[in-house]
Amino acid sequence: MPKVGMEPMRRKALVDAALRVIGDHGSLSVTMSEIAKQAGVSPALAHHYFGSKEQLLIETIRSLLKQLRDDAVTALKAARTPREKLSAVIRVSFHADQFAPQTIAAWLAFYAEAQRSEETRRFLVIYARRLRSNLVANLKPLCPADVAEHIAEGVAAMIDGLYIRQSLGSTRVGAEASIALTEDYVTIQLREAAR
Amino acid sequence: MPKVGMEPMRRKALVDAALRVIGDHGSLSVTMSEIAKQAGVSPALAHHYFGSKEQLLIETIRSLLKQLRDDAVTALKAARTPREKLSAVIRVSFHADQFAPQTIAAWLAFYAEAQRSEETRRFLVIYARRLRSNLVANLKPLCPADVAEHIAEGVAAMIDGLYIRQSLGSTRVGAEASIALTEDYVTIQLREAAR
DNA sequence: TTTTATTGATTGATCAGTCAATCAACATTA
DNA sequence: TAATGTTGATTGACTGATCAATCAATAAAA
Repeated sequence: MPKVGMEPMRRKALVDAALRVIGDHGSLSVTMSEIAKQAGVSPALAHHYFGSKEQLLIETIRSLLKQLRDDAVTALKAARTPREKLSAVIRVSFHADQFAPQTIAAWLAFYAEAQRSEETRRFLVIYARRLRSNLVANLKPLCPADVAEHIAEGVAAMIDGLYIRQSLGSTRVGAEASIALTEDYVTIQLREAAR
Repeated sequence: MPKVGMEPMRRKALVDAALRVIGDHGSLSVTMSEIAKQAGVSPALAHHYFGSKEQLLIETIRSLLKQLRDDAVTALKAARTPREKLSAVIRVSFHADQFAPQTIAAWLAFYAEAQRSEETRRFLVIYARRLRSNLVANLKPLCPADVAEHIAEGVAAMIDGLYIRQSLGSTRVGAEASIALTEDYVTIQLREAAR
């Protein structure tokens, strides 16, 4: 055979290329040709390994999600107290990689795609649940359970909102300001709950 | 068949049809045929009046934005105090029409499109600015100017975030809860600022 | 008759997906 | 060692479908 064991490398290269092309293009309306070209292989090979464009896109979002989860796990492990862990969750969301214009554009494209693709929606729902669960778990030691759920919804909405506003590129709210805004929300809500 | 003076009616019918099709489809990847069919005319007529698909889509988002502005103007006129006006702005954002799954899907599609289309981005930036400006103007009588800007960013982010989360359909946060969450944010932030 | 509205038919471009053919490493065999 | 068969990797060329856009033709109103 030729260079045996190419498959894992090619798959990774194609998924990475897809992410880059989608981010640049700002849309899932990208061609297999573009992706393959970016990965340095023929379009036919992309089909050979992934079967269909949809499958390649699914793998791409899966990889995006995995990256985010890995970052979160690492950050959570480094934090000690619940309050520190909350800050860690927030910081991960606005971490440079995640907050890069290309990455934000890709997320946005996937949100739009979720309107049509059941599988894409499943992945995004998983992300939403995980974020919520991380927040609630670390809020519960600091306030009553129902308040924790309330704050968690607010924080999650604020994070997603800062993301989408960033995608327009019209706001002066950068990563640091976004973190500050979210932290501030948590702090004040917790203070209020402690009364 | 042709009665003279059809143009304004056809244009409106086509724009409305486009909005409906985009909302249903959850994407701007809709065909002129679909839109024309929905409007009860031939695809050729859509081209006759709008010149291109892009132009029709531009008119469509313009109409969506106009609806939102008109609602906001009406609601603001009915409110007396700054605090009431803030509530009015929030309520308009989550008003039934705006919060309908189809409408949310359409907004999301336009946000994605803004990554590529300069003109679409312009429209969305106008919306973002108007929301921010409405908020800041009515916050300033209630707190220092810099705090007003800070709170406005937070509120705007929360509104957009609640929107995008709604688009996934996975959350139990409905319109009422969304309004409550946002109102709560304003109230607590203002209380904090008053200390 | 002239102007406006409207459409069916057509075109040209774009793409996802298919397929038969080629290539290069390895194993086997003589 | 050298020839040969085997198989995964890879591609160019092709197909079928889709769609935006065009245009010539028709119908009605002015």
